Amino acid sequence: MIKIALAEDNSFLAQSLINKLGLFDDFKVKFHAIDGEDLLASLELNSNVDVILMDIEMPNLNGVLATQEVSKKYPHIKVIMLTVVDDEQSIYESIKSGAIGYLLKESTPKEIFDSIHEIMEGGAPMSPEIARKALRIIQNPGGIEDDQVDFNLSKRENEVLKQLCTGLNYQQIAANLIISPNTVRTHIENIYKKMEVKNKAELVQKAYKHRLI
Amino acid sequence: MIKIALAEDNSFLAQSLINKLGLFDDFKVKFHAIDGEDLLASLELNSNVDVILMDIEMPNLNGVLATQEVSKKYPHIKVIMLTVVDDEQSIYESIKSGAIGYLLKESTPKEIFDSIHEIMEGGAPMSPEIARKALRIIQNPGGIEDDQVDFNLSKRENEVLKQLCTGLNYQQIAANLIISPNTVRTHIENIYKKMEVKNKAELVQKAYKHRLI
DNA sequence: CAATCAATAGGGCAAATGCCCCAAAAGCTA
DNA sequence: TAGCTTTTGGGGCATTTGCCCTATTGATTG
Repeated sequence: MIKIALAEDNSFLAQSLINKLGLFDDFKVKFHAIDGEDLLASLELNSNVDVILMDIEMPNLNGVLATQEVSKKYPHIKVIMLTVVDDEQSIYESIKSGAIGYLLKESTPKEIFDSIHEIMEGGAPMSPEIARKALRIIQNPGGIEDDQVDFNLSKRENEVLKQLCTGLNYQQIAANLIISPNTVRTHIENIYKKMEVKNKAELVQKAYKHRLI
Repeated sequence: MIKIALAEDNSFLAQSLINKLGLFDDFKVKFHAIDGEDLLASLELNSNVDVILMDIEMPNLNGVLATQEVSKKYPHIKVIMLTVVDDEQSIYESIKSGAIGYLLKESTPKEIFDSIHEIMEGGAPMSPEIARKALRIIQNPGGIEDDQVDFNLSKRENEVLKQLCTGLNYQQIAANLIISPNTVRTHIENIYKKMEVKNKAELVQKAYKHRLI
């Protein structure tokens, strides 16, 4: 039984989707959120969900931002973005935010069925055209303007970052850079603030994603 | 003028490719290497090349290993892999090694022309079918066989790894997977042993390097 | 010259981590 | 069935981390 949540502000479209999903025995719609905030609140209560069908345009918190939150906080949940248009910008934003599927709202029940099963088996359901665009985006982050985020790290902070990412602890980094562990700690705190992370794992991940190392 | 190098052991196919490329004015074939080693030797003398069309199967040093070397030593050079088959394993290996394009050997001159121009403009030329597979590979590394074999992580351990890499702590991971924090701790200890690391930062780094996430 | 920033360093403290120990249920397999 | 792995769960404990706080020195820069 695949547990599905729905985030869609248009109640007509939501009901249509629920009806389509209801045609299949192995789908269970756990809940239906009316916007991004509602979705996050609902997940806070119960995050035992496999797949979220997420409208890209919603009031309060849109699909892209909501997906960001979901994939950060509940990485086990797979997000399929719902949209009426398949423009490159939307695809780009969706993929960046962590969505792994992309469906047009007028999809047939069978297409939805296939997509959800594909995603549960580890696939990335999207049309070949969208896949092509997505791949280009993923493989060529240099071509995307806002991916080249500058965190404004100082020279020393970059050195500390590099060492931190190899798994060294404060003492070892201090020894390598011939400074005090307390200084290392200060540097790391500043790096955390600049890069908006709050622990090592997140930092290393972000550093790799943005090709800082 | 786009500078192209060719790495292809089959002289008949090589000549065919050179002929196809010769149809276009803005392509200049700088040299033709007969295997991976020959390619690296040639690049040692002259690395002023924009694109390498690389056969995936070559004696001495195959296309995947040669691409690894090239993208490590000459990151400005873009590699397009040539193949007769488009099996998932080949695509996976190519992407891992740093190739950003993937062409079937029977491609028409126009397809080759388009691909080379696309790669020069920052695209990732490949057929939609290949793009789909590649995307699945990139976005869902857990689905790739030999990644799991690498460190022999179990299914559950892979799930924990994924969550850990996003920066979640034991409690949050436990909540997401609906298990006890103690179990999460046990899993992580086992992952550490299997992957031969001793803290989160090292783990995240290794996971990224081996494209486990 | 004053202001800002980078780099240095320290204290305190709660929380998280890493590393031992152990054990049991479930599942597969030879 | 016996033996293996996986998944689950727990206790204890030293160390590390993350996050507050303050503070000095030197360089840059308007």
